[in-house]
Amino acid sequence: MSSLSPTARVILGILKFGPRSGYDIRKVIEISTRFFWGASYGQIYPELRRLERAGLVEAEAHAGSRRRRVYGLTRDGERVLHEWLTDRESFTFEYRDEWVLRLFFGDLLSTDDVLTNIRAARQWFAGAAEFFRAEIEPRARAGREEGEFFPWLSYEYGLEFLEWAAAWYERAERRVRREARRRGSPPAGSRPADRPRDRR
Amino acid sequence: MSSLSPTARVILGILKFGPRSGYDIRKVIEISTRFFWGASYGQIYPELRRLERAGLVEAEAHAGSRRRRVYGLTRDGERVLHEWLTDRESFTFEYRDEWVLRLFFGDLLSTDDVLTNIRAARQWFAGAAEFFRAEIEPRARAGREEGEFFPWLSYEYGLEFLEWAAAWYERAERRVRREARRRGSPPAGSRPADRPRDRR
DNA sequence: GGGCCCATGTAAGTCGTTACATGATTTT
DNA sequence: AAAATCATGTAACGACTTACATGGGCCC
Repeated sequence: MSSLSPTARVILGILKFGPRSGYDIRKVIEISTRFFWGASYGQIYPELRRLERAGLVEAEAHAGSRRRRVYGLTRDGERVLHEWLTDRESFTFEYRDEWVLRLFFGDLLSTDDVLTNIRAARQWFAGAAEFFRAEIEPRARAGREEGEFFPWLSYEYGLEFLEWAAAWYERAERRVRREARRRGSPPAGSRPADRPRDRR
Repeated sequence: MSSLSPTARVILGILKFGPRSGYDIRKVIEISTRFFWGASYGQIYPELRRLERAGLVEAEAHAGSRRRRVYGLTRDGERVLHEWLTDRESFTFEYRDEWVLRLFFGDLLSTDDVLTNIRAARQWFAGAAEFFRAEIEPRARAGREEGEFFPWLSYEYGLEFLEWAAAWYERAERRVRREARRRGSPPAGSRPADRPRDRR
């Protein structure tokens, strides 16, 4: 029913682990969910106030002089979070990838330009995987040792996806080279790739 | 320089294959790029007018009585398209996946609920792969036989990704079961999963 | 004192989805 | 004649990014 906004879903989940300020939430997102579920401050602060008005979170009193609003889940917040986590209806899946879009238009480019793009894509994914190993893995591993199994598992999903993509582009490079040879050597004739047809 | 909007990138690429109306463009997107680069009509028509004002596309005269504006690339449009296709700066990559977000919060759920989610995810990816084989593959294959190699290649990227994800969730199911046994059987003690700690 | 991080927010602009509106033409 | 599809668009809303603004506290 209540249909949480995208940002609300990750906020409620994080708050279930314990009270947090908007700033804390942002920090947690930046080293964990942002790779598959981002949220920027521009969203976090207004969303926290909306959730407060809706009675799903509440600001707790806090000691200390520094300005700081620490939120915790209410009973309603816990209920709504659990409903969402076990909901079988909603399954946002969005994928937007400029490397694939450029690859899709590969027939409009020279083989060399396509190969340059493919190598750039492979390097980008390999670099992202490297970043994961260096920056995300230690934190996920630490959490795991304290009993949090699933952040670790989703870290592995991310890493293995990046490695899969890098390997895919490596294979693609070989395939494109082979295809270029196939088109380049045969007795000429029928080379539709130079000037794409006008087909409607 | 000109920094094309996301929707402009796919529009210019499609128009390079020949003049199209907004409606034609939408149809092409719906069976090809929408899986990695969507664009809805709400965007296509206004964007075409923006591109026309910018001098990158122009409406051609058309025969026939039906109202219809068919656009083609101008010289400038071709130049800007080629610049984007070989640009090494821009590389939008966005991934938002509610299955992974739910998995990330798996420590907040019972093992049964987590396993149900994992099975749902696997089935969703397997179903999507099935849809790809049935609906997208024939068209991509037909294009390939007419000399368009790269739409076919990006179709394969999509299909193989979906199959990879389905297989990943199959493995994840086994891993979660094993982890649950590991936690369930030992002499009790230290079971942090029931009530997540308050760690700040 | 200066620099950095903590901390909360606002504003502007872009982007995207969805639903609605309209009407012509083709197919059944 | 009715239904489906062709075809173009608008309006409203929701979501997201980025840059800006502000100020406190901590450490060197």
